[in-house]
Amino acid sequence: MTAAPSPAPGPRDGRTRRTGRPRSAEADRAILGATREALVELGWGKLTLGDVAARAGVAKTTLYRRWAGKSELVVDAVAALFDEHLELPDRGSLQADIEGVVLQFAALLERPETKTALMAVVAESTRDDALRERIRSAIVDRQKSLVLLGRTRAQLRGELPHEDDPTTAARTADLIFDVIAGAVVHRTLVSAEPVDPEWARGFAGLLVGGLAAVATAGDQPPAA
Amino acid sequence: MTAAPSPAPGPRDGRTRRTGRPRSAEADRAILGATREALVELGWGKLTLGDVAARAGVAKTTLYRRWAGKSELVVDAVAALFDEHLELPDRGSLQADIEGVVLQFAALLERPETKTALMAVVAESTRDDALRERIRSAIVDRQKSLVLLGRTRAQLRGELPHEDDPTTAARTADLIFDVIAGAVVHRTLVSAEPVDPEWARGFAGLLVGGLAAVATAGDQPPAA
DNA sequence: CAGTTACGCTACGACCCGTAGCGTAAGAGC
DNA sequence: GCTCTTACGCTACGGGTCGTAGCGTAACTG
Repeated sequence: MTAAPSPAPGPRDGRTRRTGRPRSAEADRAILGATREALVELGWGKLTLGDVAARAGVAKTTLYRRWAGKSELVVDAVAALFDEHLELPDRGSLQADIEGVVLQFAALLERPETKTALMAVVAESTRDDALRERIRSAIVDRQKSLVLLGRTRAQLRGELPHEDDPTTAARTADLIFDVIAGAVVHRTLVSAEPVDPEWARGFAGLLVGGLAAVATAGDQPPAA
Repeated sequence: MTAAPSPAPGPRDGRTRRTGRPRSAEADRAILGATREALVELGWGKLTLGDVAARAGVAKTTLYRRWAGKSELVVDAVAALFDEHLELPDRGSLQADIEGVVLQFAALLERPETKTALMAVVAESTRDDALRERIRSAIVDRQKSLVLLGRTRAQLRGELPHEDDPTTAARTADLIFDVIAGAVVHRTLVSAEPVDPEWARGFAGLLVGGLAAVATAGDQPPAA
């Protein structure tokens, strides 16, 4: 919860309600927690809103008053995890920073909640623009900000040149983001292999130095 | 259908049946076609097996006799598309080969059938090992073979060094595969931006030359 | 011909969905 | 205190999908 005080769930309209009974903030926490718990036990496919409501100790109707459906609820539930566990400590070099963010993102993806939920909501979002926008603002943009931060640091260190044209700069940032996030996701969910420090090192080396640098060897330091 | 004569659907046991009424091959084609059609119109979430059966003109029970569930059916339905539309024409250079395979894979992912289905079955496979194995053999391995072929060609051209240790060679191949497939998937499904030739060129350049090479400029021709 | 397997069809209980209706609880404004 | 407004819990409901069972029929084998 690093952003606005009540960013995630229910209130659709911009203005805060001034009158009437306020929504229970504790119910929010209970529902989102119950959603994560149900994701772990049942997975995306068998998770039902009735079950979540029962776990959270609230009525099923309360759930439907705050979220439009399963997808929206799950997005908010896992977004909280990304909020809490994503940061970019300065490790001193571009390669080390990449390795760090890769391992951090991988640790999130290894969780059973996110593992089963993330791809499911993305799949759903291919036919639902509002859902895609929700995923973007709640999850994707926060990941992307790490890429931007990492590039700025690398430029300050002199590891990367400054890019004058903001259009191409944004384009390369998007490219790098898709490569990093995509590779970690694919490794974890499709190949179903662990993203361990060794893999992270190989990947960061590939990203920094290119194919030839990786294929040549794993010991000689890359001279950019 | 480049592989075995009847690879995809129902027969669970290795031996072919010798007696009794044979399964209708036309029913297979009708069902898989109806599945793709339903994916386009309804998407993964609202696709029901009853609907597919009705479209295909078969009884619902016939569907359940051949496939264990929605996921397995959809995997086979989209796998046929991968079978038909994935190949690696020799374009003369490593970079061009990468661009080619990226554009080809992207064209598959742009289809509404695959777009909505692929991530959904991957999400499901996180809690179902048999399903993951089915996806691997029916889809993933065929993509990966393109990576292996591309590397071999690049080595013959002298663009990439030979790797003596088969273990590390396999490891780098897996790495490259996750990077390529992951980036294209992420770009298409998460960022929801098109994989056009321009993006493919930038991505291939990043992969071959590394980050510095891409950030430097986008106009000077890459000299491998 | 008999034997075996696939198919179409119907019917079924179980489950989940999303909503409506109602009485009650919790604050805001006077 | 009072009323107004909104949220909550609860029950109940029609509609839909699931996955299976049962049965008679179709197709192919030996």
